[in-house]
Amino acid sequence: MSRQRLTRSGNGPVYEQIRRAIAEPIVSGRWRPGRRIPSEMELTKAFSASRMTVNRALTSLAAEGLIVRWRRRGSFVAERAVELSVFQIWDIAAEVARSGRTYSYALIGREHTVADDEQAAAMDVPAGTPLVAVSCRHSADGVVVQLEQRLINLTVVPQAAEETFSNIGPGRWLLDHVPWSEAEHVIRAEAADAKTAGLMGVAQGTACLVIERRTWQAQTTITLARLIHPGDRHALTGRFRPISGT
Amino acid sequence: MSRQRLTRSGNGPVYEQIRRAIAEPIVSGRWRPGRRIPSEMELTKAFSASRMTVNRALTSLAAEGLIVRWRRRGSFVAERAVELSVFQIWDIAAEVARSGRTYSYALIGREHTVADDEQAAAMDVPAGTPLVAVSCRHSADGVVVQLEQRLINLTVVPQAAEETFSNIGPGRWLLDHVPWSEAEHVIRAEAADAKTAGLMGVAQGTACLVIERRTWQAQTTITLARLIHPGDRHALTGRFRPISGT
DNA sequence: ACCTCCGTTTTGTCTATACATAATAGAGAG
DNA sequence: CTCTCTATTATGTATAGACAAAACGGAGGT
Repeated sequence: MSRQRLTRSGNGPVYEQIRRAIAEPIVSGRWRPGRRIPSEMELTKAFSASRMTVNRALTSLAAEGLIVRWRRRGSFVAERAVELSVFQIWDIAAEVARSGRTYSYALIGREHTVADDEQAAAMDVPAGTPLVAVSCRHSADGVVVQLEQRLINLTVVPQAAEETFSNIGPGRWLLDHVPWSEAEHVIRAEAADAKTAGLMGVAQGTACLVIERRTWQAQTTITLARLIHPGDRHALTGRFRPISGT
Repeated sequence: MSRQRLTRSGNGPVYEQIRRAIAEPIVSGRWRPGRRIPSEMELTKAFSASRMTVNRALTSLAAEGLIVRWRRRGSFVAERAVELSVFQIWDIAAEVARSGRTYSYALIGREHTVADDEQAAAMDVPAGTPLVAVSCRHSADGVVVQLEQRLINLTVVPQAAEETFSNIGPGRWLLDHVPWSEAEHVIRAEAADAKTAGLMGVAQGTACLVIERRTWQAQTTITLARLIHPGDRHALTGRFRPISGT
C-alpha cells in the first residue's frame, strides 16, 4: 500500500517525529514512570510508518534511558526518566597538549599496601586485597591542573607492581596496559585541605572540582582514581542529546 | 543472495560485531583521528552483511562520538575520540521528591532587563536583547540544595514576561512551555561569595558545584541557567558506556 | 578564469518482509 | 492443584530494495 512518504513534511525524519511524540509527554511529566507505551504495531498504525521506523525511535529512547523495553510485555516509561547528558572527560595529558601548553608530570609517592576497610568499601573489593597507591601531579606550563590519587588492584593488574610511574602517569599506563569495560564517576566540589592545597600551590580552602572514577573489568574493580582540579583551572563541558517535546 | 545468517555465531548481534571491529582500533589508538573508515559498501562486503546493518553500527559509533560522518566524503575517526560519559542531571524538584524529602521553592528576585555586553556574550545573543532575570532557591527539608540564577530570552519566549515565577521554578516552567532542542553545560567548582553564601545559608568561601546550562531552540539561545549547589549537598554521578575493543 | 549544470559517490531515511527470542497466558495431562 | 507444553504477543535483528540529500568533480559554455 505504501503510504505517503512523509520524510519531508518539514518536521525532520519520521523516526524523530515519533521519538519526540513519545519523549514529550515523558519529559513533561504527563506520562508517569511505569506507564505503558503503545506497542510498535500500534504506533505503526498511528504514524503510518513501518515497524522498523517505529523500532528505531523506540530503540533510541531506550538507549537514552527514557523508556525500558521487555519482550512480550511491551515498553514502559523508565522509573528514572531523567535528562541525560554526555560529558567528555579527557585524558589530562592529551587535553593539555591540545590546548598548546606544555605538559609536565611529577610523581609524588608510590607504595604497596593492602586494602584497609575504608579502601575496600570504596573499591568494592575484599579487605586485604594487595594494592599500589600512586600519588602524582599534572601541570600545564608549570601550573598544577590536576592532582591524582590512585589505587590499583594488584590481583587484577600484577604488572603494576613493577612499574615505577616515575615517567608515565598511572592513568595513561593503565589505558595502555589494561582493557576496561566500564567506569563509574562521581563529581563533586570540595575545599582543598592543607596538604592538598600545598601540593597544588593554592590557598587552603580553595574550591576544587573532584572527579572520582572507578574502573571495572568484568566484575572486578581495576582502579579507583581521585582527580582533583583547582576550581579556577578546570571545568567539564558537555552537551545534551536532544530529548525534547515538540 | 542472502548469505549465511550469522545472527548467532556466538558473538552477539552482527551490528555489534561490526561496531566492535571499528571501535577497537580507534579506542586502542591504532587508527588516528582523521583516518578514513571504510565506506558502508566496503563494510557490507567485508562482513557479508546488509548495508542497513552496517549503517546501524556506524550510526551508533557516530552517536557515541567515536566517528564523524559526511555525505559523499565518508566516515572518519573523530578528532576528539575521547572517553565519553553519560551523566544524569536531574530536575531538582523531582530529585528531592524521589529521595523522600520535602521540596520547597522560593523566589528571590525577578526583573526585566536588556542584555549587557557580558550577558550577550555568555548567551550568544545581540546586546540589548530583552531578558527576564530570575533568581530563586530550591530546598529539601528546609535545607537549600540549589540556588538558581537564570536569564530568559524574551524575543524567543515572550510569555515569560507575564509569568511571575512565584510558585513555579523557571526551569519547570520553561520545560512546560518551551520546546528546546539542545543544551550545553559547563561544570566547575567555585567558592561561594558573601551574597551567595548568605542566600544558601553556608559559610562564605564554601566550595560549590556550579552547573551552567545554555539551552537552544534552532539557532537561538532560549535561556542561560546558573545552578549553584553547596559542595557537601550535591554530587553528579555517571557511568561510562562500554566503548571497548575486543 | 569563472560559472553553471550534471553525473557520481556516500551517507540518510524508509519500507516490506522474515525469522529469532523472550515471556506470558492458557490448555491439557497427571 | 500442579506441572508441562503450546500458542500468542511484543520486541530484537537482519535483509533487499528504493529514493533522498549533500557534496564533490568534471564537462562545457561564456
